[in-house]
Amino acid sequence: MKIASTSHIDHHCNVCEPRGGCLGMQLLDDPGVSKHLKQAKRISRKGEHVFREGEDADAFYVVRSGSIKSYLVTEDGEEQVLGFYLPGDVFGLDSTELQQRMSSATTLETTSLCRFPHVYLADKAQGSNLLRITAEQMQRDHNLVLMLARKDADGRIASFLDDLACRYWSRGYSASAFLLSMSRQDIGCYLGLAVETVSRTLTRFQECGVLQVNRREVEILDHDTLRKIAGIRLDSASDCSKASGLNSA
Amino acid sequence: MKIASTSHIDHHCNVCEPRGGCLGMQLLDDPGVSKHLKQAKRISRKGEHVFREGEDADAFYVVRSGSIKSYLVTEDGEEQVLGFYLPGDVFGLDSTELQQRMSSATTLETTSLCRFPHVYLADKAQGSNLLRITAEQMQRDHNLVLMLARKDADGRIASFLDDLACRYWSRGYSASAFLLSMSRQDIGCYLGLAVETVSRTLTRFQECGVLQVNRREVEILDHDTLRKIAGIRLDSASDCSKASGLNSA
DNA sequence: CGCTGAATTGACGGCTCTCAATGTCGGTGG
DNA sequence: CCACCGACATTGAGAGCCGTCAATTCAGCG
Repeated sequence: MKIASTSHIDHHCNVCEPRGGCLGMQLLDDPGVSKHLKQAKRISRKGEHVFREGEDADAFYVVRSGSIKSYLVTEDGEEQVLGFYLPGDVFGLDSTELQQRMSSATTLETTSLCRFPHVYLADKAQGSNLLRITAEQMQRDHNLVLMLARKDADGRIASFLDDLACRYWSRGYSASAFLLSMSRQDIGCYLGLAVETVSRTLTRFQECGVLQVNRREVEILDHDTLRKIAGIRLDSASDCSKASGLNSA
Repeated sequence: MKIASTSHIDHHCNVCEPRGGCLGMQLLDDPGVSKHLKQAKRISRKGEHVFREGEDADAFYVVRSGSIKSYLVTEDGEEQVLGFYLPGDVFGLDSTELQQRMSSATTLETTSLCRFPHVYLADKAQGSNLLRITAEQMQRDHNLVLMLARKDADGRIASFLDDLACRYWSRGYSASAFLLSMSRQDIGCYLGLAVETVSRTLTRFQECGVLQVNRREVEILDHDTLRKIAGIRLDSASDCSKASGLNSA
């Protein structure tokens, strides 16, 4: 049994075998296109970027050898890793054609990649806007991951409420007052928090005048502060932090 | 401005307008198929399941009114919410055709849905196995969410190592010994833990004889225990918990 | 009116973060 | 060859957030 180091390069690529054969052959049976694909193989040294957040998403990739780190940069400049990709793994699909990258990808070592430009897939794989919808879903998943990994209870609750408000707003409803259709239990389960923490946090937000809560009824009184809490705050607190909260008692 | 309650029913459905018009019309321009689609509109009362994990995934859905909760059931029987869906949202795409549902979906209130059977999309939206790949990616995202929301540091590290081992194994490498291509910083960033916590946890695992660590080199000595730690454990501990750990000092 | 389930509130303990110092490895220059 | 340096990793001490347990309140309902 060989020891995994992910760093050697196969000239006879077989990383796609577990998937049922070379992905390039599956997606691109046009010989001319396959030629393009072969030219699209590239090798990067450690620490180089495959793509960065915000760039145009014109392709996705398969790792031939080496390894890849996918990550986001949070508002405070810290990075949030979304996943690691080993030989045979597909990455870059979270942003489909005509979109901008919603994450960055960089090499962890010398890495060989197979590049699949979206434009060459147009005939066989154009899933109307289905792929766009799945990308939206992944966007959400990434946001959730980011919340769970980087935000404290205050940040998660604030983000959750702000997200709900935005989604209602985009549908023509009020962004300030709405009814929660889910229980505290569900919210806690979603945000990785105990029910009691959800309840306590909502109460504290109310005491600070950020919002008004009564059972399932929510009214957001101070969107700006709510959004400030939702952002990752380190020392920028003193807005509505736990230390205070008794100034209205 | 109307107050959002997500509970009223639009007979003239317009929830897809933000997306550029009725999704059914976009995907199914065959009148006969559109007829099928209309028949597929359904109303569910609060607490009813749209689908359950493990069922055949033969369709996805759009929320017309009401709201949906998507969730997983963890090994210890608790549920982990993955997301909430409001009118206009698409859900059920995380499992593509010919697959089994990898999550469950239930209504939070009386809810009206539009159902899109995969079989009717075959002509226009059959993205070869692209959708399957995106579903795999979502599967991973869900696993990450589940880790971040439900597992402590031990469980996350153990899950992380077990996942790496399995992925190397499936590629023909040793599942017991491998080199980490990512730094402690990256691991912590991925698992939502501080670097120090990652380091301390690895050291403790080594002290318990579960694995051998030296910088980037990892050798798993006791896969069973590692997997036991990776599973959510409440009182089933005493394997390698923090209380002990000094028995080899 | 009493029951049931959801929600709130309080006390306590533990896990993990932060801050800080030390140790280790690889590279660089004298 | 060796000293130095920077990046990465380990280890320790203290504090704080949040989960757990438990009691109470409240809304809905027969």
